[in-house]
Amino acid sequence: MMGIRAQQKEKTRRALVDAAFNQLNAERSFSSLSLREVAREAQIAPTSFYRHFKDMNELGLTMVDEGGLTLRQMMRKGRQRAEAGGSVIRISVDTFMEVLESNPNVFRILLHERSGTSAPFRAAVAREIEHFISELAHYTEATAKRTPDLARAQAEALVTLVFNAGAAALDMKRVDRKVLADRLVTQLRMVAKGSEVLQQKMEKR
Amino acid sequence: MMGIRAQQKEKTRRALVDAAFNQLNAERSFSSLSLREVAREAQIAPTSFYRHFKDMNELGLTMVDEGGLTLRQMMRKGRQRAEAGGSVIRISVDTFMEVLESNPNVFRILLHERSGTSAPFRAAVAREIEHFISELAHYTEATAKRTPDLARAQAEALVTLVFNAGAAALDMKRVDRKVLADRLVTQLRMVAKGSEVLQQKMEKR
DNA sequence: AATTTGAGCGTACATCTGTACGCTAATTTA
DNA sequence: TAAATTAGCGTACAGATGTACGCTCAAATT
Repeated sequence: MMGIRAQQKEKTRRALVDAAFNQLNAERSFSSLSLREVAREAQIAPTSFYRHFKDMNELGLTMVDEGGLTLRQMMRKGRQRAEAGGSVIRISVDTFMEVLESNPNVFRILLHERSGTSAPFRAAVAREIEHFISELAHYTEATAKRTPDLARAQAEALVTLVFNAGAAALDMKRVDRKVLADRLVTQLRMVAKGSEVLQQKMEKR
Repeated sequence: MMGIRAQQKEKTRRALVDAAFNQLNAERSFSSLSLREVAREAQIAPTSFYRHFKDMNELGLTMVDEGGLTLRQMMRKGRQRAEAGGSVIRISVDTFMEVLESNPNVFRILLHERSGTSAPFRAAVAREIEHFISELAHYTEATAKRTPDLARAQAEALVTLVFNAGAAALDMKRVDRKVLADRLVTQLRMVAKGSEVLQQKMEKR
């Protein structure tokens, strides 16, 4: 059990993380946040920040980790739905868009820092996305009987297209997002079909 | 002809733009540059900056425009090479990688600000990339007889994959870039092949 | 009950930022 | 040649930033 002191500390830490997430939007990236701004929003003195994080970088990495958690929960959700049958691609895209819509700021930090200027950040995000890719590659290799190489290339392409669409969807209205999702489905089908054809060609020799 | 005064002014303006480009690297994005830093690098007083640009934003948009120019030159180069025959996909990827290698900072600002926090920047980059997409879509529609919708989806997917790979390639060693380029070619072929199959399916009905 | 610990605060400071203002000196215009 | 224009500079200032330091006082430990 947690002492009342540790409890309070945890509460403040959460306030900091939440404050940072809340300040993110289309015009504001994590790297543009200052320590003082975050502390202000969390209602603590700037210097108290250091009781919880060594610097802003450490806060950011914590946030990326939380983002990774969200991604993994998303995968689980998608798998569950897919088991009930139907188009795996369609179900995956819909699940992705739903999760994106209810956690926009989690995706903001992931999508932005993926190509950001901090190497540790990029590495952290890459690690989280790598889960996605390798899991998908493994799945394709097993069910669609692909070469490991081809399965990997295919998985990477799919994930690239999905995340790219996600970034675009973040600041769209519902209607436009619908159009985007449909087009994304088409594109994913292209990759899946094309990969199948390439695999068959390889087998012929 | 340009008076000696206008000439000097143009020279200083170039110094500013070049200074800004030179300060970009994997760890430094345009939005993290300060007006004073750029002026310092260009060897002029901070306040003289205003004789050339209203603010840093205006400088940035100028840089994006130059990036667009580079992109269009790249397209021309690619087309010329493709006319000589060979795999269009392979030639395009190779051209892209060459241009990327010799203009890393031009791509840095395009690739970074594409998903940056400034709406005008995003719009400017999107406009430049749109050239690419629509030209490609038009080409595919004509030569491969695709539905406009399908051609558009296909072109978008191709461009997404190429630019994404470009971002990843920016800070890679030559060897890794080679692996990346090969995989990219595979992925583009998947999209092209898959699109063909989807088109045929549509025609059957 | 006495002592130690530590989360949060306030003050303070050096550093950096953008930019307002007025000057100079060279070029351009009249 | 005289007058007007203007690129570039230096000074100056208000605001913001990260963080060092030492205090308080409630909770935890002894």
